[in-house]
Amino acid sequence: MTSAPNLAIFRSYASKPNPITLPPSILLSHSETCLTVFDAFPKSIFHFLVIPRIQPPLSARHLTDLRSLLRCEKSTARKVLMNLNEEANNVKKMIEEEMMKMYKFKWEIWMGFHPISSMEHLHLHVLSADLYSPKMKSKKHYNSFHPSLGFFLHLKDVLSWFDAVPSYYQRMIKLDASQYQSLLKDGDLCCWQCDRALESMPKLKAHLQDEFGKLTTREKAKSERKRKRTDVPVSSVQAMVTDDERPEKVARLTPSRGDDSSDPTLDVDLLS
Amino acid sequence: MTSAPNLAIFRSYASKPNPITLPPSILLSHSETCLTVFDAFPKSIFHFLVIPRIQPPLSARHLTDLRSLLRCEKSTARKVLMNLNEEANNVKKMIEEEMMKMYKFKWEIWMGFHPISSMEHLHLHVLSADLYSPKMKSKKHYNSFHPSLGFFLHLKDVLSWFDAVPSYYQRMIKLDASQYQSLLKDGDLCCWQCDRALESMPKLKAHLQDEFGKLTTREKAKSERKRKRTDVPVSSVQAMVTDDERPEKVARLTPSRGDDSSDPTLDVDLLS
DNA sequence: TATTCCGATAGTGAC
DNA sequence: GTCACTATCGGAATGAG
Repeated sequence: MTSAPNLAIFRSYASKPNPITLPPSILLSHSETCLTVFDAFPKSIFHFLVIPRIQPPLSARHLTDLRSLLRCEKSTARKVLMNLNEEANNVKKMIEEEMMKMYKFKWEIWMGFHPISSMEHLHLHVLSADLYSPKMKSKKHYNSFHPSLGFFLHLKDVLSWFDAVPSYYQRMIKLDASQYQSLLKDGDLCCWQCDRALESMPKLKAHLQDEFGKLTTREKAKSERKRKRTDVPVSSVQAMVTDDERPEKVARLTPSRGDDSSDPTLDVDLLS
Repeated sequence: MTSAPNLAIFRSYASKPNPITLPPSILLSHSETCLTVFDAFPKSIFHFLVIPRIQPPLSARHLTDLRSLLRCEKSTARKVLMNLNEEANNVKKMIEEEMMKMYKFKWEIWMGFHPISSMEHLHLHVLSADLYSPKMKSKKHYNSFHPSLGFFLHLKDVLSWFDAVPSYYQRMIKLDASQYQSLLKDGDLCCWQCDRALESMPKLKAHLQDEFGKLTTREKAKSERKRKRTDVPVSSVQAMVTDDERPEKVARLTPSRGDDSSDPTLDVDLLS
């Protein structure tokens, strides 16, 4: 049984007068102007979508996607992006707190848009920099989040267009679909960290798992050195906490387990 | 573990001074000039390969495939084909006897060549006109045996080239590979009996099973009418024979069971 | 046009 | 560039005296 896709589901969220009516399994947080939902198919360990609420002076059609927003009056568009940025920064802080609770270290977080989307309402991706997830299945998935391929448009870059000369602004907001599409299909599968080309998705996923494993090893060594310097031992009680005993709150920001279970484990035990 | 392909295995059979050294699971019969083996991957209920033995004046390279044979001196080539034809007619009789034992009726038998082959020795396909087999898996398989698509070259047609005007003979024996290749890939999946196009191999296979079921139904009705006319009842003893009790000889010409078992059953019970 | 295995690719259906 | 399912297509390996 597959759940029915609803390409306008974000629009229905964005039009809710009271976002809190959304279940906590969908809604993470909201502000006057935005709401943040869990990505139903997270492509990283942490993956959220920040969505602009439908409010005057903008209607749903202005917020269909990034291109439609960027065709609005410039200061209006910028205001929407700034609101998304503010909410995304709050989400970033929540993720970083959770990273510390779950993994004992933080790593980078990306914020950005897809220039083309099947979902019919603008959404800003906020995701941890790992691309390590059971839901990462296709080349299209991967390349759409690769941080330097060109398809993933970092929010700070989009905002920088507004401060550039008008001709540059005009050129960038075109967002020609065909050029972006070719990025997803024609590009190789290159590790976003070491730039090595992988021959297939299974090999890429194994490599990403390996890279994340190395990250945890590095960070563990780093905190070990710090512990020795400061002579403050890690609490042995906290270190012994198991999955079963861990408070519910701890895993609240990470994907629920259970499906795609044959994929590589996303396990905190990589730390130990 | 996959069995090792040996693209020259037929050549090794063809060079044996005494074919009877081949195990009965491989060799069906032989003559002075030919031998007949079971097709290891039968694409019909009955499927054999008649192979010319390597004998003077021809060497292995003359018998690599149909094209190399047809580049030999014309009367020599014709002689090889006539020898294959004679052996194939004997095989046809054996199949028809087995059809009567197993199915209580006979159906058409095709004899023909593939203009392109991976196996490195000429082989004449002799197979029952059903294309109903668990080993029939791909479009390429199917179209290579479709009796009117053009890839399957009926022996009688090839022999007819020899009696045509020389210009026609010269044109036909070219056997241009690229043209024949496109037949397999570009053609639709059309039922060879009713010419209906099927959308996929699974649907084609279901249709072929249905067609064979209808054939058995027709033939059963026909023999029933005949029984009434002649008033000679079918032996109830023979009608009650089960798979377990059936003498070994009965199933000797049909594929062994056991692999590809999830495919549609090839069962005599279609008759009952 | 040997098979089989693996993986990428293409089309569809979902309400 | 929604997912998930089915099927097709495409390359590479296969063996080993």
